[in-house]
Amino acid sequence: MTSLKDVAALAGVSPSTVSRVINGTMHVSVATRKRVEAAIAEVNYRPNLLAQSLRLQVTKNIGLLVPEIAHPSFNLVIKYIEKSASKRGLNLLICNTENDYRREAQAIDMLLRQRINGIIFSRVSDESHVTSMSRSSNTPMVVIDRAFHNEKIPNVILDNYHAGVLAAKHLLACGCTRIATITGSFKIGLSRERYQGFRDTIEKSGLECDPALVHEGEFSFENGVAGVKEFLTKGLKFDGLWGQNDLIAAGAIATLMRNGIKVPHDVAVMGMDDVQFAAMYYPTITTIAQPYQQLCEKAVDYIDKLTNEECIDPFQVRLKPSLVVRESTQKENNLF
Amino acid sequence: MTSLKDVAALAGVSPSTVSRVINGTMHVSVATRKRVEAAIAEVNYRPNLLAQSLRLQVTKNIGLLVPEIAHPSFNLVIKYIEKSASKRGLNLLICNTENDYRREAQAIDMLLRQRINGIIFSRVSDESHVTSMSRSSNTPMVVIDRAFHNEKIPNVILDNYHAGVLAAKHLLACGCTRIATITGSFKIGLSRERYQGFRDTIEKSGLECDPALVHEGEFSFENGVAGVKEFLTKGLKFDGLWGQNDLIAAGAIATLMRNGIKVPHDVAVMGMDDVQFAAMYYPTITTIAQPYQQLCEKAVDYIDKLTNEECIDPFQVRLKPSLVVRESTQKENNLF
DNA sequence: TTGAAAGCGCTAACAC
DNA sequence: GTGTTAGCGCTTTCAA
Repeated sequence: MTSLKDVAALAGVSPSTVSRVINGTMHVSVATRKRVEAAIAEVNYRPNLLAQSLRLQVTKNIGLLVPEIAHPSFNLVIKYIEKSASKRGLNLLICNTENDYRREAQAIDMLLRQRINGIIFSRVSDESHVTSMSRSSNTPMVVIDRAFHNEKIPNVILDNYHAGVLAAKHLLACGCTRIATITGSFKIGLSRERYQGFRDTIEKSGLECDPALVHEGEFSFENGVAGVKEFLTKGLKFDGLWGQNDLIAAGAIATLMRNGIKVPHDVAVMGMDDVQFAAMYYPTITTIAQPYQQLCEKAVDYIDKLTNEECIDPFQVRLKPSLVVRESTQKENNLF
Repeated sequence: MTSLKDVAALAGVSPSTVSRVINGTMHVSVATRKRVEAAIAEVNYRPNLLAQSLRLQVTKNIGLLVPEIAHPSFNLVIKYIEKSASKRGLNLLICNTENDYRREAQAIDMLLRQRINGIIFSRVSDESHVTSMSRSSNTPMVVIDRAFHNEKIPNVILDNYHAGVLAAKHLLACGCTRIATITGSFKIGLSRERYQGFRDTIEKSGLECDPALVHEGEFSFENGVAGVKEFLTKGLKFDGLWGQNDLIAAGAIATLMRNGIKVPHDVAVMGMDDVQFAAMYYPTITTIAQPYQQLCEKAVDYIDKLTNEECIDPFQVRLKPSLVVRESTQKENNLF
């Protein structure tokens, strides 16, 4: 591959002059500039970013770690991180951790060897682990989507308590009086927070929050199915249901319908995240939207700021979710 | 950041010895090896891949270009390419082209500057364009998901004609006699091929393929909606429908149901791709599955082979799709 | 078995 | 305004 030296030889100038033309770092006389540009075009010269990064001690690459690439919400995270990064001329290296802390460690190590500019963690698997990796390097890091307490690593998260509040308020406004919920694992803080906001709001309204109508499990379609099956098997009645993400909600809706229970006519169901298929389901799914775009934009912004050694303030951003009303909770417009 | 030189100084050996220990390229006496290893551990040394790549003239990174990250099928492509790449110790740089040939050109240029090891194109936007870029470099490239005629760039594609055959056969086997289809743009070869296989099969069975029951558009949910609306507005009757991808099928199902037409009872509907939500829809969607995993594995394998200057054979791989039967075409097990 | 030295392609101080 | 030179961190001959 042609190098800067080749271009210089062709144009009859020194390598530094070519460098100056390319980077516009200093004034170069018009005549030589023309000659250099002609030479560059002639040999189709492409600067070697490896050499440049080595010399400058900076790269234009950032790393993104997600637990699972083909998951509708991480999918959106990837999309928006890429968008924000590319807007700033940064390139994205994607790593799938598969929720395995060993793969996570490997990925971080690889990224640090690449001397990338920053790492964004979506849903870190093991806090102490990332912490120890971060200690041995001063590469900018940001954690999104999960509260993370570390004096070096800022986080951009969602106000999950508020998400629970919004969900409960909406179901109450729909006239529901026996409200069920299917949650993610309570080992994960955000599941607990969502549930807390949800429960507090229902109880504040004067209704009780029946523990039997709470099903804890994973953030998956299958868990939505399992939750509804459990409620039905126990013969429990309910007229509203919140799944802590849209996958759960979809599983719940499908299972209710399969059992002859109509959504929203008999049970109003809502989800959370506002992933793409929420608007494509039948019925379309009412949901608590995460501001993914803002969240990702902020994360990349923080990497940028840390790179330039600007200070991060606030150190933990907590974004607000919002309600998106669709068919699955609109009892008045009965679909069936 | 600590360099090889620092480690060498600490261990009291020369840089070359440290290099030899790390890479295992030559025999090093046990005593010095121990000392070097201790030094490496002590300072938490991480080799600089930038320097190494510059020296060795190879990187361990590959690039993947997709037209849209947050699309259920490209999502699967990203997932499986990452999987195959990471199995081979390769890292993945993702670029979103947004179907814009200018962004595509920019992305290719950036990747070539990074001196990445290979580029995988999913659905190239403009053939001649990629071709010209490829001419000026000898970086391994592979095109997937779209037939591409270039003597330097192999492709891994799907037998789209056969997909159409399978879809038609299945709907015929379901007892459908008036079969509609909603296709992607006929400007794209694969839409035409799918339709051709579909049509040939229907006609071979003795039925006619009514041109009024063909709706051409995009590979989107909205096009599924639009297609069914068109058929219904025209007062056309049909008892089977194939959407050329699962998004179209979902849009069609939702629209039929909204109009009181039951799926699969009144109309059997099927899609294509077998994206994740196909198994989560209500009803679950019968579909023609693309072997994404195989396709991606092959693509990465080809990059690997080209890197090692092995020969590629066959130059164009055409994989077979397969039928996945779910509820949306099972008339006998009426869901409603 | 180990070290010295050159060089991958680039940039930036320093000269002129 | 332009050239010379050193060096980013690594590997690899070549010598010892």
